[in-house]
Amino acid sequence: MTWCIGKLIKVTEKLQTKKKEILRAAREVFAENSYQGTSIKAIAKKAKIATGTFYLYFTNKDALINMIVEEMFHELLDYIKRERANYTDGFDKLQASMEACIKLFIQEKNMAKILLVQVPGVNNAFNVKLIEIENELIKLTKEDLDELKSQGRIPDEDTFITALAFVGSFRQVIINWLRQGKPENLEEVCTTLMKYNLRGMGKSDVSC
Amino acid sequence: MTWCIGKLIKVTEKLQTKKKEILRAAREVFAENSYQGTSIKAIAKKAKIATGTFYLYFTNKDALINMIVEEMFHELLDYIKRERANYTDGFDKLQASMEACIKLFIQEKNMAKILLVQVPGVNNAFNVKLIEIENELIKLTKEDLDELKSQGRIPDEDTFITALAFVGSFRQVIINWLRQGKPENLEEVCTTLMKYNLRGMGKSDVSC
DNA sequence: GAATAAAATGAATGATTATTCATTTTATTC
DNA sequence: GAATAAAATGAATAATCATTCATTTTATTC
Repeated sequence: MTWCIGKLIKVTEKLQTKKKEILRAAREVFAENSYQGTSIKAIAKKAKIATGTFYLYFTNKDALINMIVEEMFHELLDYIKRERANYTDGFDKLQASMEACIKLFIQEKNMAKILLVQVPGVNNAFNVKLIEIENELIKLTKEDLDELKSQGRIPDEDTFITALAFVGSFRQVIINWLRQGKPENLEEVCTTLMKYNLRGMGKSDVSC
Repeated sequence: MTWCIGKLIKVTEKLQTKKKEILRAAREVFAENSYQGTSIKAIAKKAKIATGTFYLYFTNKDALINMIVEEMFHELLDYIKRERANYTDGFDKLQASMEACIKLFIQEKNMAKILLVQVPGVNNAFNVKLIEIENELIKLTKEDLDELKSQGRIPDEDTFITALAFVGSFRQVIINWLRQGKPENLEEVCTTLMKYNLRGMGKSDVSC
């Protein structure tokens, strides 16, 4: 066999494509069933491969879920950070973060289901990863709040608690939307929710 | 055997006592492990009975978890309703609800862990029950908000969303406390959190 | 198009664990 | 304190799935 870099790249590309296909299928199955309720057989079926083939691409089930959560971690945070980058004002950054989050969750409902509904009850490595994502989001929020506080635009209160309250209020609305389809139009209520939180953190600007 | 009502009562009491003991043990095990991670063997060990004995008191694992969630459902909501009953003012009722919730969760940390961390990821009947509890709490909150709105004490906004935001902010803080031990003193931050939410809903009273 | 290598297959394995049941232990009755 | 009934036991059963591996299929090379 002649050594051929072009071919090698093609082969690994093909492998990657198949791996991605498995990941895509797994996300779908996992979004509808819990971790334990998701069988490799079901994932393989959805990906149109044999169960054994799965193990050519992933060492085991845990590695798969780990990769799914990790991927989502980056998709979500990268998107949020990209959207935030368009603003410098603290309030604007907060708003951009949440709008990005909601926009992505509407677009990728499976991601929302996995991150907010399915993974949280599994008590192992993924939960640690999940907590990492949430902490990162809370950290971003807290940074904005600290900035606003130092500018004297919000009252002097524990910004960590405020950040938790802010994130928590959105999370609850999103979870309700996922589980019960209410509110029907998630994007629409975003305004009400944002107003609630801006008042909550004590926005004292005379803007608008 | 002579028929003897006193004895009969004693026997059923003993049965109930044992059932309660199993429930108590199960709560402990379940709070530390996920639903799937909780084995009947482990529960039996903690309750100091043989695994087979478990099935004399519960038809199966699902029935047990169901009963645990149901029990907690009533413990929590009864307590909240009792505390609320001491107040007539909408804001006071809201505050009493949340203070009751937090007080109970501090006192019975296992309950909080099971209701907020362990059960949510299990996708079956318990989740339906769990959603019921949450809906009930949100309904109570919404009622208070509607009352306040009709009195012109908060601005005219979607009270359902406001109720979700209110409950969600507390939930997030409690979950963070359970998972990461921060904030250390949950009761203390309750004030900050309550202030946040009162501002959020647009409390326009000039009380204090 | 034969020979070789790479991928894919899915039945078999093995580990786990809920549930059962034949047996033993404990309690009750006379 | 027999005789009987009620409770408790834990090894055996059965079902579920993640994982493996001998075999087959497909692709690649000359």
